[in-house]
Amino acid sequence: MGATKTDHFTGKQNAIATLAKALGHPARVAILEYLLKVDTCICGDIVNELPLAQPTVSQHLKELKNAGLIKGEIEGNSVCYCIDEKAIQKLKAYFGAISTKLENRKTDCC
Amino acid sequence: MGATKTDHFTGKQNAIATLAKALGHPARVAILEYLLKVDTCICGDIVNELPLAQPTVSQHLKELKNAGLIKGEIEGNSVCYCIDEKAIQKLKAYFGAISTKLENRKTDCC
DNA sequence: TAGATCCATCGTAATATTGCAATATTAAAT
DNA sequence: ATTTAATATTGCAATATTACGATGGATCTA
Repeated sequence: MGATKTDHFTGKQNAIATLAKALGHPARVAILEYLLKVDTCICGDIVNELPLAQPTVSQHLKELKNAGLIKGEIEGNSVCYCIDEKAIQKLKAYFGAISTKLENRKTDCC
Repeated sequence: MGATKTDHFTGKQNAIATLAKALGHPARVAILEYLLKVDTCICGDIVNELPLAQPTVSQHLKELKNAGLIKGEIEGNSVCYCIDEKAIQKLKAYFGAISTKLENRKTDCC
């Protein structure tokens, strides 16, 4: 096997899993943080920031894009990538809600 | 290859990636939500809640535990698993901080 | 003590991910 | 039109993940 049984879970569960999976690699976390740092999105030098070869970085960017975490527009010779705020909002809201529920938890057995 | 180059990234980046990776599978998201729902932590019937065989669920639980997202104690015949609030706090704080920075962003090119 | 129940582990097969070299593509610059 | 620069794609090897059947150990119940 090795194939995830996505069809047995709810759409929301799959959505969160997709976002989380995209950030389940330190290189992609680093890319996100770099995009956050540069603020302006003219960023063709992500490769220089990472200890990875250009094709590898390109692949990670693709996965972040597929997951909806970043948006990218072709801008002449280079490419403009930036964080998609909606995805971050989803994650923030999700963990915020869980946290709230945990605080209201009556029992804390472990 | 296939092995992640964790040693080239910061500890914090790896920590977030580890947590995110653990939630990068809908079954594990579902487990988290179930643990949240039952509130009390005597929860030996996660298997019945999921469309997966018992060994598979056990494996997912192990990964959640390794990542620090859940805690578990053997309690007689069944096992008591519950969410580790600290991990959720980390995720909440992380995405909250990113969100704040995004809101203060001057440029929004994409 | 003898089942019954619950959970973890082992072994294994199928598939996915990670990483890079080589190559292709694209658009600006000369 | 050619070169140059930046990013994408392809192909491949190494490794990781996902899933489950079979098995085993621990504990509860009768």
